[in-house]
Amino acid sequence: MPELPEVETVARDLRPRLLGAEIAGARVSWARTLRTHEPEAFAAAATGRVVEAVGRRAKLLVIELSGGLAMTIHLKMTGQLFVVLASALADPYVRFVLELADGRELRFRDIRKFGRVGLYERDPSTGDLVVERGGAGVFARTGPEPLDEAFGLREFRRRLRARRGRLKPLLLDQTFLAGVGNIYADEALWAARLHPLRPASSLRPADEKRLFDDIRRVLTEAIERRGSSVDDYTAPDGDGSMQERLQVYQRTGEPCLRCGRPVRRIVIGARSTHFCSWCQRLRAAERAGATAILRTITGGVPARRGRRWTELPAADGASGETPEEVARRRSERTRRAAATRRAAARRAMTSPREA
DNA sequence: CTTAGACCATG
DNA sequence: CATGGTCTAAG
Repeated sequence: MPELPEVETVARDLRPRLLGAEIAGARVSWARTLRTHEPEAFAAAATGRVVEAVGRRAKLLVIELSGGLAMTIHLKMTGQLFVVLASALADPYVRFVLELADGRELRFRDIRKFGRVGLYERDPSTGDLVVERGGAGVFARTGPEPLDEAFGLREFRRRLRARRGRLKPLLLDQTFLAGVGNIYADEALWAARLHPLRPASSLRPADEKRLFDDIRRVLTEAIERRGSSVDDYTAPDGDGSMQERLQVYQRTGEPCLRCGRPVRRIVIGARSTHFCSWCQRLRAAERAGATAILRTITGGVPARRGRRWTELPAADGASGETPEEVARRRSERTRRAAATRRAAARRAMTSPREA
């Protein structure tokens, strides 16, 4: 799933391909992909402009165009970007195409149709990307970049102490911190030995420092490894390899790489959360509310409406396999299927040959 | 402010 | 039938 490291990788791969390219047109096959324009208006506004920069802010890809415009692309869950010759094979999942004057195309492929493309004006006075002069900037409510040199521990502490919720939802909140998603939230919390349900306001100074350092360390390594290709994510220059280095994400039932106990999975706010209940402990006072809910669930009561978080039942051992084996086989199968899908997409996209 | 539902298609 | 990032609606 494209988070900060994945979007950063796509931006870096795209940059040499797009810098200096002139836009010749745009086509849209799923109109809602465009979040700011009708298809005709988008094409009219973009055509003739030249790509001046390719960057990233939070999980948004930002392509700067001549004349003070900027195009943004959010990959959401399944978005992929390829630069190919216009003669490349058609693909039913391509929702948006930016035609380049040199005969190439930037193709936005998105199975789930969650991805969005925007076109904004850069407000000359504020530098914000806006739909119209005087309007709110696209990033007006976006939190700080965790890898920004100007973002330090002091600022992180200040923001942390201003919040009430649990750590996991907080890390996913883009107004709190930009770019962290489900994978790296779990990874950072594991690295910092902090329970995902820990109230943000309960952290001691040493906890805060570990969390700050580990968020940055995990994101930095993920960028070096071109992100995690766990599902549909792939980049113009190929898959990432961070999935091989993930310590807890999607490792339910497998041994914790620190203590050997099985990695647990719970659902917090409808997001799966992976952690080690030995390494990442809740203090008794913080656990009180949580265990009360847990007991009702494990008592055989099916998932209740309005639940905030639940412990999922262990994998069924009906086949005689241990739950760990069942889980491992299932995740292995899923992993292979995803890799096959990514390869097929790339093959179709780059035929007859890559641009 | 914090949190639930909608959006989608796939396996 | 679960999944997930963000927007929007609602608590």
